[in-house]
Amino acid sequence: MSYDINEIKKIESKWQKAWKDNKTFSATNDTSKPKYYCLEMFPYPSGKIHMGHVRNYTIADVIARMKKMQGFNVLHPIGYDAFGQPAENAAIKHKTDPAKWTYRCISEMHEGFEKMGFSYDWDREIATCDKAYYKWNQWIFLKMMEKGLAYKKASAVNWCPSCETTLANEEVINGGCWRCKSEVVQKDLDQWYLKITHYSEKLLEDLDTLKEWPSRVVAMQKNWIGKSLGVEIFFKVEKTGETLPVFTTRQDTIFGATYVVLAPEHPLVAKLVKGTPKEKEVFDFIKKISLVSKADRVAEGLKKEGIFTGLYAINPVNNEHIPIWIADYVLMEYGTGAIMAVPTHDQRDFLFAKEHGLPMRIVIQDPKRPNIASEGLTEAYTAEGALVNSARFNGMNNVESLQKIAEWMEQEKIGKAVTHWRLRDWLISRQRYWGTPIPVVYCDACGIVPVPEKDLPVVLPEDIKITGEGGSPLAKSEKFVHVKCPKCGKPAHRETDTMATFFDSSWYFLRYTDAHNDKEIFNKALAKYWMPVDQYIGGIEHAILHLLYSRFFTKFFKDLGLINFDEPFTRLLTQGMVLKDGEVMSKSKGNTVDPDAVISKYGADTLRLFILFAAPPEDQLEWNDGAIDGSWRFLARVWSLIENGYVKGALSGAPDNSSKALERERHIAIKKFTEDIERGFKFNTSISSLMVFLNKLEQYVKEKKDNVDQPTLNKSLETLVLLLSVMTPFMCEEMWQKMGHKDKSISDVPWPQVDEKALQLENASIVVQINGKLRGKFDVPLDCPEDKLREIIFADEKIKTHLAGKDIKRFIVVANKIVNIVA
RNA sequence: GGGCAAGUGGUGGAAUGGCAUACACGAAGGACUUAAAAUCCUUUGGCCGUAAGGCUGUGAGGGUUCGACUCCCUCCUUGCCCACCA
Repeated sequence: MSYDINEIKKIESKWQKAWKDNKTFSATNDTSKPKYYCLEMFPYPSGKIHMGHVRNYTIADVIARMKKMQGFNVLHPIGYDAFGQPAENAAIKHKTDPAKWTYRCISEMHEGFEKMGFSYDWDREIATCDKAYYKWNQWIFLKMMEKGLAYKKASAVNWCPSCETTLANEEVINGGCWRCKSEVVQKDLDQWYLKITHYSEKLLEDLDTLKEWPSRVVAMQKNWIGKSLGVEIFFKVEKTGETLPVFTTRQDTIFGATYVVLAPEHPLVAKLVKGTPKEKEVFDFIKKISLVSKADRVAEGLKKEGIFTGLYAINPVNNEHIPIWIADYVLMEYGTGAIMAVPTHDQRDFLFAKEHGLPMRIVIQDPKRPNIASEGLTEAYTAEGALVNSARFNGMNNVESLQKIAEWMEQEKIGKAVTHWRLRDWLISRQRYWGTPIPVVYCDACGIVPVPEKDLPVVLPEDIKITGEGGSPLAKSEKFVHVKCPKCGKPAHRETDTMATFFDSSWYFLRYTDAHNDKEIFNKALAKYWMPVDQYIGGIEHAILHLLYSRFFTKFFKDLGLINFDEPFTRLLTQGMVLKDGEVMSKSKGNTVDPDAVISKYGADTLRLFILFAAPPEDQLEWNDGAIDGSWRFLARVWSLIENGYVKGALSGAPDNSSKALERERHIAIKKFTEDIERGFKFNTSISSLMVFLNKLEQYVKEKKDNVDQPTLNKSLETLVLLLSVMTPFMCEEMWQKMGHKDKSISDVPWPQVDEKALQLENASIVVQINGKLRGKFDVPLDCPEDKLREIIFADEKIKTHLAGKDIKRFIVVANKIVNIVA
C-alpha cells in the first residue's frame, strides 16, 4: 500500500476515534508520579481553527507527547475563552443569540483540534461562558471585595464609542481600542476596578525569578509596571503661598529649574488664574487644548504649545521666583501633573524654552564643553557630569548626587522621596451582555451589597435581545435587575455591568487542575500537585495583558491561602506569527490558508510536520504552498521504507561493520532529535536530523540489497517511528501497530535512550588548516598524539605544496577536530 | 527618545570560537513513460579554470584570536514593544 491521501484520511479518523474512546491522553491525578503541565493559551472560539492555532497547538502537542513518552504524568488540557464581544456582534449580524453562536463555534473548534490529532485531556475541557465556570469568577470577585481589592469609583475612564464600553488602560493601544481601533475618548463614569497596584512591587520583583521567560516579555512587563524613583518637590505659589508639588526623577537638576509647567487639566490652574488679568487668555488656551484628541496631542514632532499664567512659583532650594506656565506636553495622568522645567538638561524643556524665550542655566558640566554658559547650546545635555551652579552640591557627580539630594530635601522638608508607578488599577466593568455578571446588588438602604456566596452563580439571563445600541444590555431585563436586597430584604437592583473577559482568562489554568469541582474553585492538593504550569505557549500579543493579569491573580490566590507558589508559568514560549506574502494572515487581508483545506489535501500529519519544520517556533513563519510538498515527500518515504524494509518477527541477520554504523546513526538521531527539542524547542533542526537518518537508512537498504541485517534495521525503523510519533502521531501510531505492537498506544511507549558508547568512532576525521585555510582532511586514530599527527600530515603531497618554502611557526591541535598550521 | 530581537545562497533556514550554507523548497539536466504526473539519479553561493584546483564570500568598518556568522567597539538597515513618563 502506498502513501495515499485516501488511506491517510482513513487512518487519521480511525486514530482520532480510538484516542477519544480509550481516553489515551487523560491525565490521572496520581500525585506520586512526576508531573508535567503543558499548556497553550486557550482560544477565543470564533469559528474554525486558523493557522495561528495550528502552529501554537502543534508546538504544544509535540512537547506534551514527548513528555508523556518520557514517563511524566502529563496534563495537557484545552478550553475556550468564550465570553466576549465578537459573540455579541455575531449574534446581531446572524440574528442568533451569543450563547448559540459561541457553542457552535466551540464544537467547530473542538472538531478541528481532534482532526489535528492534539493530545488533549478532553475530560477537562472548559468554556468560560459556562455557569459552572463563571460562578468562580464571581466568587473571586467577592473575595477581592472582601479584601478591598475590588472597588467602585467614579473617574475619567477610557471609552470606546464604537464598542460602547469602557476599556482598561492595557486595552488602549496608541490611543485606539485594542479590538476595533476606534479612537478612545475619556468619559466620567462610576466603574469597578481591581486593585492590581496592591501587587506592583511583587509583580515587578518576581519578574526576576522568571528565568525561562523570553527576556523581551519580561522587559515589556517591567516597562508596563513602570517603577520610577524620584522626589516630589514642594514649590510654593508666590502670592497665595499654596504648595505646588512637582514630580521629578532628576532632582540633581533642581538648581537649574527656570520655570514650572502645569498640565492644562491641573486642578490648581482655574483656582490660581481666577480674577487675574490672564484669566480669559488662559481659559481659552485650555479650551483649545481640550479639543485636541490625545492621539494628536502626543503625535511625534508636534510643536509644544503653552502659555504663561502671569504667576510665579518659589523654588524651595534657592528661593528663586520662576514663572508658572501651562503646556500641552505635561500630562495630568503622570506624576503630579506639574513639572519643574530644566531646559539645559531635558530636551523637551529645551525645545519649549527656545520656542518661548525662557531662561536657561547649566547645572551639569559637559566634560567636552568646558564653557558653562548656556549660550550656543543646541540641545539639552543629558549625560553624566559634575554639578555646577548648585550651591553645596557643586562638584559632585550628578548620578551620585541623586540620593544625597533626595535625603537633603526630606531633611529640609522641601520634598519627599516617592516611588511612582505607571501601572494603574484595572478597570473591569463593561457595559456589555456576553460576560460574567458582576455579583453585586444596589440597595437604597444598604448601599453596595455583595451577593452572598450561597446565591452564586448570578446567572446571565437568556431573554435578552442584543441590539448593539448603547447601554448595558442587562439593564433591559426586568427579571434580572429587580431583586431583594440580600441584607435587608427590601427591593433593590442588580449591577448590570459584566466583567472584562480578561478576568476569565486570569485563572483558567488553575481550573484545569480540577475542572469540574462544583464545591470549590479547585482542590488545593490538586493545584499543588499540578501547578505551576511547566510550559506555557502562546502569542507575544499577550505579553502584557493576559500574562500580567494572570500573575496578579496568582499572587492574590496565594494570599488567600489557596496555593503555595508565586508565579503561574515557569517557562514561557512565545511562538511567531504565520505570514502569507509577507503579511500576517488575517481574514480582512484575505491572505488566509484554511487548515482544513490543507488537511484534506495532505492530511494533518503533513501539516503538523511542515509547520514545525518551516521555521524555529519563536520566529515568524512564512507560509509557502510549495514547500509543504517536502514534508509530504518525507513522510511518504518513511512510509514506503517501513512497508518494504520492516520484517515482522524476522530475525536473523548478520551484523557487520555497516550494522554498527547503522546503530551509530540511530543513536545520533535520538540524541540530536531529543536535544534540539529540549534545548529551546528547535523542531526544525530536530526534524532535519530525522531526514538525515532516513537518508542513511535508505542508503543502507540500497547498498545491502538482500543482505540487510534485519534485526538492526528493524530497531532503526522502530526508533524512527517512535521519534517521529510526537510530530506526526496518526501515521506513526498506525505504523507502530503494523509492526506488531498492538498492546498499547505508541504514546505510552518509553522514549528511546541514547547509548553514548554507540556514538563513539574509532577514527577521528581531522581537518587541517594552513593559516586558517582548509587544506586537507585526514582520518586518524582517536586521540592521536601530536607527533604522530605531524608525521601523517607532513607526508601529504598537498600539504607539502602549500608549505613549500615556509617556516612552521605554530602547530595548533584541537583534539579529534582540527589542526591549524601557522606558517 | 528608550528597550528588545534580527541581518547568512534564488527561498525557508543550519552551524558548544574550529570544514560557512546541514535539512528542505525552487531551478537545471538526466532515467522511467506514447505523454504527463508521481518517483528516482545528478548538479546548484560568486568569480577564474577543460580539469585538478585557486580566489572570494555570513549588512558595513575596525578590534581580540592560531582561527570569528559566533566575542568586543563603531555604524547602517529591518521588525516588535514602550513612549511628550518629567
